[in-house]
Amino acid sequence: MASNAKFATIAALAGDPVRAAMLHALMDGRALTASELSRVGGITPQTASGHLSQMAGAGLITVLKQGRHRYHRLATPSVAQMIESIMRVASDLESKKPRLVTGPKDKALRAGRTCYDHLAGRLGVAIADALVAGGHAELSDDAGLITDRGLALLEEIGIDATALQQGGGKARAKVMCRPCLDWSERRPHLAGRIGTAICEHSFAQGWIRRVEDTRAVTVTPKGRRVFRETMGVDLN
Amino acid sequence: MASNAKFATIAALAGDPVRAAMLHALMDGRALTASELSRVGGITPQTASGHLSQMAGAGLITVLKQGRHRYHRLATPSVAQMIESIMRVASDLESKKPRLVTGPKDKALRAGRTCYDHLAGRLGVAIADALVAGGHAELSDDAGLITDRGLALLEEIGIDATALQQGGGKARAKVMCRPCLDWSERRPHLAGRIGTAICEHSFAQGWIRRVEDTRAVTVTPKGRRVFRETMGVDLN
DNA sequence: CGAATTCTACGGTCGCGGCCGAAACGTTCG
DNA sequence: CGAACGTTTCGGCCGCGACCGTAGAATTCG
Repeated sequence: MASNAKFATIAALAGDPVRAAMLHALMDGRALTASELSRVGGITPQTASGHLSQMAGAGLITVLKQGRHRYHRLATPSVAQMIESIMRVASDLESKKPRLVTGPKDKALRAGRTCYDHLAGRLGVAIADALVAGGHAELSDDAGLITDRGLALLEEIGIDATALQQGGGKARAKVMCRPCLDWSERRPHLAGRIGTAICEHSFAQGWIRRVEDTRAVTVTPKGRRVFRETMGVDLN
Repeated sequence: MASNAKFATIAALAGDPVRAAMLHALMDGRALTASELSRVGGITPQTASGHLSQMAGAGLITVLKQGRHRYHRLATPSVAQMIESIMRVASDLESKKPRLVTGPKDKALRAGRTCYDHLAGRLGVAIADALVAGGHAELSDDAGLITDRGLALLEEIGIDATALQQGGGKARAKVMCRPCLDWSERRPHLAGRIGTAICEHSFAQGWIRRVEDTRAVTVTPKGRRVFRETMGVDLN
C-alpha cells in the first residue's frame, strides 16, 4: 500500500522533540499562534514557522488567519486520538523505569485537565467512576456505554445525550462512549461524543475553568457542588 | 511532564520509513526474524539488526530467542493500537488527494486481512455489518456492544463471550468491543477482546487461512458456509 | 570439532533536516 | 504614511543518524 510512506511522514513529524511539544500544547483543543508555540518549543519564531508549515502541509494541523495572527489547531479529532495513543505507549514504557519525581508543575495537570475535547486526570476519572458506581454508565477497556438511568441524569443536568447517538440507522442503538486510558491515572475515563459533551457543558455552565495558558482545569465551587449532588463525584 | 521526551522518541522510531515498514509487517501479530524484516525494509540484515535493537530498547517490540533465531513481535496491544491510529491519520490525509491506482498486490489485503489481533478489510467489515444487521451487535464510531442475541450466537459457534467480559466488578456489565476504523474500507469493524476472539476462533476452526507471508487472509469454503449460515455474512 | 547460518558490534561515510540570523511581507496601529 | 509587530522566506552552518563493509559472537548441523 502506498500509505506506508505517508505513515512514516506523519510519525516522523510527531517524532521531533520540538514538534512533539507543540502538538502536546495543542492537545487542549485551543488554537495557538506561532509565537506562542515557539515558546513552548524553546525555539525562535522563524524556526517554529517552519515546523508549523510542515505540519500544516501534511494535514496534521489547520491554520486560521485572523488579522496579523495565525492560529494553529489540530486538524481533526483523529489526530488528537493518535497523539493520545502515542502518549499511552510512551507512558506505559516509562512506568517500567524507576519512578521519576513528579514536578510541582504537574500537580495541576494531574488533578484535572482537558484531553483535546474531554476531561482527564483525577477529575475525569472521578466523574467516570461516579457514573459507573451510580449505574449511569458501564465501562471497559474496549468500550463504554451510557445506561438509561445515565441518559436521564445527563438530561437532568442539561445534556441531550440522545441527540449525540449515532450509528447504523438502528434507532434503538445505545448511546456509547469511548474510553480513554490516561497517562497519569492509568484508568479509563469518558471520551468520544459523550465525553466531549460533558466537557463543553461543564465549561459553559461554569462548573470548571481553564487555568491560564495550560491544559489544566480547576473545579469551581459551584461545579464541585453540582458534581457531588447530581453525580456523586467525590473530589477528595 | 517528563514523558514528552519519551513521546518524541517513540514517534521518531516509528517515523523512519524502514522501521515503519517493519512495524507494519509486524501488525499481523506474528513474530518475525531479523532477516525477514530486513527484506521488507529493503536493507541489509545488519542494518535491520540495529533498527530492531533500538525498537526493542525503547520497548516497542519484544524479542524471543529460540535457537539461532530471534523472533521479534510487537510488545503490547497498545503499540498495535498506536500504529493503527497513525495509519488512520495517514489514510485520512491521503484520501484528500487524487486517488492512487490500487496496486494488484493490495487486492488480497483489501479483501481480508488481520489487523494485529482481529479481522479487517472487506471480510472484517462484512462480519461487523452482518452482526449489526442481525441485531447481534451495535456499533458506533466511539464504541461497540454485543447484544444478548449476539452472545447466544457466539456461544453457538463456539465462543464463550461472557468469559471475555471485563470491567469494574459489576457482574451485569454488557460485553463490549472496540471499533476499529480501517484504512481501506473506512468503516468500523470489531476489534478489542471480542474481535480477537472471533479472529482466533476462525483460524482455529479453519474458517479462514493466512496467505503465506502476508497479513492477508482468505476465507475457506467451510468458513464461507459458516459465516453465511450462522451470521448471514455476505461475501459478494 | 569444524563448517554453515544467523545475528550483533564497530568504524567510517554521507546526506537529510533542524537551527539561527538577516531580510522581506502583510497587518494594525498612531 | 511610517512605525511596530507577527509571520514567513532564504541562506548557511552543523550535528544526528541511516547505511554498508568488515569482523566477531552464538547456535545448529555434519
